This record gives sequence, structure tokens and C-alpha cells, in this order.
Amino acid sequence: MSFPDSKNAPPRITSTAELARHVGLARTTVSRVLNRQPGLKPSTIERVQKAIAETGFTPNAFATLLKGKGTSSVGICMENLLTPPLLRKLATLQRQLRGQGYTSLIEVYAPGESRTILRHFLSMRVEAVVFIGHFDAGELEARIRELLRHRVVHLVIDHHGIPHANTVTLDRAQAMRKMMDHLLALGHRSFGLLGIPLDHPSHLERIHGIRAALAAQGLDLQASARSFDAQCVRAQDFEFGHALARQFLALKQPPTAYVALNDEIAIGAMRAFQEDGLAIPRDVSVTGFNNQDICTMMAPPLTTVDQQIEPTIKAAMQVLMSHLRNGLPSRPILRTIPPEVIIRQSTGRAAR
Amino acid sequence: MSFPDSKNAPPRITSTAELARHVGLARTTVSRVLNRQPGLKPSTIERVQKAIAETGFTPNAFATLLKGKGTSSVGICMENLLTPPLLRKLATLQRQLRGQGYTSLIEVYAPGESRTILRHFLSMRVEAVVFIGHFDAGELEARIRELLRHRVVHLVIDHHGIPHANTVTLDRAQAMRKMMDHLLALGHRSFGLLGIPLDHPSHLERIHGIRAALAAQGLDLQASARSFDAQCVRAQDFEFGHALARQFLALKQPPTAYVALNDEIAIGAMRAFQEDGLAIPRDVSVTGFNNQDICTMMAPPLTTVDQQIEPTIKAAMQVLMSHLRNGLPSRPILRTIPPEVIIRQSTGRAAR
DNA sequence: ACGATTTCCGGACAGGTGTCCGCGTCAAGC
DNA sequence: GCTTGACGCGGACACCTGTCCGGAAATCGT
Repeated sequence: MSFPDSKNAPPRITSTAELARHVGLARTTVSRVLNRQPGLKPSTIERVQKAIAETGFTPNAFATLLKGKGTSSVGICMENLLTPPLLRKLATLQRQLRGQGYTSLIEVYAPGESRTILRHFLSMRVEAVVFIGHFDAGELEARIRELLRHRVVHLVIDHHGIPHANTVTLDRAQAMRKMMDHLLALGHRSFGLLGIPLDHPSHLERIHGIRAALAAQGLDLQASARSFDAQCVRAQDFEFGHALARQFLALKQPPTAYVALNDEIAIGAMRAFQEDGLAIPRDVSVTGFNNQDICTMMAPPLTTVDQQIEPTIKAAMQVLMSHLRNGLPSRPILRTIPPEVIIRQSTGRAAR
Repeated sequence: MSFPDSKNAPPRITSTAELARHVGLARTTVSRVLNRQPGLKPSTIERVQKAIAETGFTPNAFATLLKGKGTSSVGICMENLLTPPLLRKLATLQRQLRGQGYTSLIEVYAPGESRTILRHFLSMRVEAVVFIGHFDAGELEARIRELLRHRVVHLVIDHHGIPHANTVTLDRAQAMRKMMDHLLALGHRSFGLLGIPLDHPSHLERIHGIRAALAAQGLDLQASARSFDAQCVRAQDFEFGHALARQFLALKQPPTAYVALNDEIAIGAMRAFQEDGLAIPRDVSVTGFNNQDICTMMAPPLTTVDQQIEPTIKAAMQVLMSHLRNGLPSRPILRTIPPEVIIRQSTGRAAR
């Protein structure tokens, strides 16, 4: 009763054969008990189950899964395990997959190692592979081709624009469009972009949205929006935003509204403005992206874009389950999730 | 060359037998190539490897692991996937395990499901199980007993006080002791505890540290420290800290220094004090716990306790590797990690 | 006590891989 | 042309489980 010290601890049993020997039954009989097959005397069922409870026997999953066709597992490849929105997606996806009877294999991406990770997933015979986050485009495309060749269901969450890839992603153009509409309605006409370069391909979508909103008001992107990204190295986002804001403050006529790549950068900029004696939102407006918990913890609370994680994962599950049940689609699926602008107190009417 | 549309795509191959048929060799020969056995002509080796590259064949891990004794995998049971410090531990542990050739199986704890999770780990024949975070003590103890019985290496990170469990944990008593020494040296003599009840068993260790620091100055815990935990429900930590601080502000003589359970609560309290017109650290001092990124993003930056995650995981890996190589220890291992107080600008000399 | 029925045994196979071993084959050396 | 290697073939076994099936044994009813 009291291990681990006691000498008469129950024996370690690692196979149904050993368990059968232990209870004095045939291996097949034990197997029948484990799989709830009919035609067994209640007394023997109970005898086996008691032995299982005592010894804590667990059937070898490898032998079971070797035989059965479906492993009921999906591989999840994460960009990293530190960015809050990525983790919220992982957490809810993992929970929902479990609810559908699927086990998750989680691996973390490292540059150049995506092939190793995918081979691991394939050798574990996962039924689907999900990528969450942003990756090297060439690498990711190569992995998708591999998955297509192996007829394994796949899905990319967030990273947008991979050919042949089934994708669920936030509509970042629409997000920027809505945010800019909000700022334009408040009277702002000159904008500072924080961490969003005007020409970099990875942020093209956001720029499109910004340009569209400006164009609707007869404004030109180059004339009314400015970006200082080349000047500052991006290490810690908070310091990055802080440094970017100081660049803008050195201008003769700084913009009145600032749109940041993410919440941390926005908060770093807010700090820089406040240190300079400016009041938010009286003198300048600042917006973030992601709607992390810190947004409400700021003074003033940060206006930002919500990623709509629940709908995103819901759509992801729909795509996954549909493909797992009905087979691969003939053409790649693209589902864009409409974002939502969360207006708080960091944005207000333009000063002049 | 251009699938998935092309008709002459390479065939799907799922076993060495099929691969052998495909290249016109014997299955055993293919197997020998895969396992780098000697005595093969270089030309045939290359022929097989070319076929593997073309078809993307991956040997079935279940069959391999069914035969081989060691699975080189460890199960990691997480309290949740949302708390930043837990995730930093997971991320670094996972990276280091991979560096040692181990695969991680990650599962998320849910009350009452720990048994299911452990059975999954055991059926996957993991070589070790790691728990990260705080769990139901009774449940965790039962799981540890199960692991001991199965002679599976285990380790508990954070949760302290489980009998027979190998544990690596931050010395929370010492953390509170150091923090209180810092505040006492600044002249503070009356303290508010935020989220740390005076009598709750789960926070006993911290209270010990606080009491020890007070006793060294001839002060009594009950007389000089106060906690309002029962009055407020704890949902979001930030709002919780905010509400707790308001309780203290309603007192005739509020404390001058506040020690919070974690950073979020501390920040909520800071906000409440600042809204009330108090300056930090001129009028009140506030301290947090965890040293999350947000600490440096506050105005003023938050004095807090650093969890020393790198040393923690380093110690964890030492324990794990030692037990994996040399077998289980006769007595449970307990390694406590000395914390470090990070002094920033949210603490200063007592006003009166 | 006998037949009918329930219950269990034990052999067999499949699933994919790693490994061992005897044997056939082919080419090179003499 | 013969011997000697080098090399590949293919059968066999082990790992563990799930399942089928014929036969043996125990149990039950009468």
C-alpha cells in the first residue's frame, strides 16, 4: 500500500502478455477486456480491471497505432512560444482539437529546421499539420508542397500569401483601413507609422489598407504618412517604439496620429510622447495592434485592433475537420477573418 | 516537377517494402541504407537516397519505436498556456531537450484530467514527465506516485511541497525576504499585501519570508502587514490589483509599501494609486513578482522579483539528465533557485 | 448424467521496422 | 576457366496489439 519504499510493490507490467500471465488468463482474453468485447463473464472482467488498476498498466500506443490506420493526431508548428497572440491561438486550437479526439504534437520553428520538424510529423503519421505564425516564405512553401504530395491535410494560420496553401488569416488590410478611417474621422491628416515600412513586402497588406483609407479622403500615402524604420534597429519592441517616436519628435511638424505595428511598439511610443510633455490623446493619438492584456493596463488605455482569435480558430477547425472528413480540396482555401477595432482612450480629435 | 497538378507525381510510399519495390531492391537492403550499415556499394546507397529524396519517404516512427527500447521523448504537463513565465520555462526547456535529442510531448492540464494526460504519456512510453506550474496538490501527488511505481523519471517545476517528488522551484521565501529587506531599508514600516492572504496554505512560503524579514527588525506580521484578499473576487489580475488598492486607500492610515503577488496585480494597484493623486515612489512604493516585460514598460518601471528562468531550467535539465542516465535517486531531489530582486523606480524612501 | 451453452484458451495473422544469416550472383584477379 | 571476394537477396525472428476462429473446458439446465 505504501510504496515506493515497500518491498512488495506491484510488478511492472509493460505488455498484455505479462498482464495475462499475472492474472492467469490468456493474452487474448485480456485484450478483449481492454476493448470491451462481449462474451465475457463479469467476474473475469472485474479480475482483469482490478489488476490493471493495481499495476497501472498502459497498453503500448505504438503497437496500437501501428495497426490502426488513423493516429488521430495533428502536428502544430509554432513560430515561437513567446508571442502572446500566437499562444492564445495555440491554446484554443489545442483545446478544441482535444475536444474532437485529436492529440497535438507541438514543435517550435527554428530557421532551417522546418524540414526536420515536418519529417518528424510525417514519421509520426499525423493526419494534419498546422503552422501558426510567420515563417520564411520559401521554407514554408516547400513544406506545403511536401504535405500536398503526401496528401496530408494542412493549414497555415496568420502567414498569408503562400501558393497552394490553405490559409486562415486576419484581414490586415481591412484592419488598417478601419483604423485609418477612425483616425481620419477624428480629423487627423498626417500620420506616423511605427514599425510599418512603406515598401517592405512583408507589410504590403497593411500599407494597402492604409493607402485605401487615405485615397478615399483624396490623400496620398507618400505625402501624409511617414515611416522611420530604417533608422532604428528593432530588438525589444518597446524600446523600438520609443526610439521611433523620438525620431518623429525631432521633426519640425510631427504627425498628430501614430499607427504602430503592434501593442508593444505603440506603448513604447506613448511613453516617449509622455516623457516629452505631450498628452494623449489631446496632443497625439496612438494605436496598437493585437489587443493584448497590456492595452487596458495603460494610461490611457490603448486603442488597438483585436485579432478575433476565437473566430480565427473556429474557422481553422472548420477547415481542418472538413478536409479530414471529406478529403483534400481541389483548390486551396483562403479564409480571411474580419478584424475589429477596439476604440479606447489613446485616440482623440486632432489638435489643430 | 510541378505538382500538385501534374499527373506524373512521384508515388506515395509509406513503407520500406514499397520503397524497395520502387527502386528494385530488397527491403532489407533499403533498411541497411537507412541505418548506415556497412558493406554496401556506394552506387546503390546513392540510388536509394535519391528515391527517398524524390518520394519524401519517412519511416514509420511507430514501428521503429515499437522495436527500439528508448523513445527519447519526455512528456511536459503545463498548468496553462497563457501565463508568460510558464511559457518562457516551456520554451527554454523544450529547446534544451531538443538539443539533447529528446522530443517533447506537451499537454495542458485541466482539473481532473491529469490522470488521462499521464496515461497518454505512459502509453507513449516517455522516458520522463515534467510538470510546470501549480496544480491540485492531491492530484499531482497521485501522479507522482504513479510515475515512481512505473520507474519513470519525473520532475516538478514550480509547485513545491509534493511528497516524494523531485522538485525545482524558486525560493519564494527568500524572494519575499529580500524584497522586504529592501523596503525596510527604505524606511517602510507598514505594508499592504496584494493577492497574498496571511493564512492561505498555498502562499505560506511567501508569508514565511515576509515574517522573517519583519522579525529581524523586531516587527510583528499581524501588526505591520495587512491583506484584503477576502473582500475582492479575483478574475483579471489587473482589475483585482486595482480593487485591492482602493480598499487600502479607504483606510485612515494606509500602508506606505505594497507587495503584490505578481506584476499584473502590482500594476493594477499602481494605476489605482496614481488615479488617486498619489505619486510613485514619492508617496507609496509598489513591488511585483515575475519580472515580465511589462515591468519596464510602466511609468515608473516596476521593482520586482526575477524568477531566474535560465538557471531554473538549467537545474531542471541537470536533474533530468542525471536521472535518465544514472537511474532514479533513492530520495527525492529538491533544488531551490535563489531569486533576484530587480530594483527599479517604483520603490523609494518612505514618506513619513 | 447428458446435451446445450457459455466462457476461455491458444494459435494465427497483420502492421512496419531492424537485424541476423545462409545462399545466390556477378565481377575481378590469377 | 577457376577461385575469391564483394554484394545483394530473401527468409526468419522480435517488438506488441487487435481480431478471428476452432477447439477445449467449464457451467447450466433438465
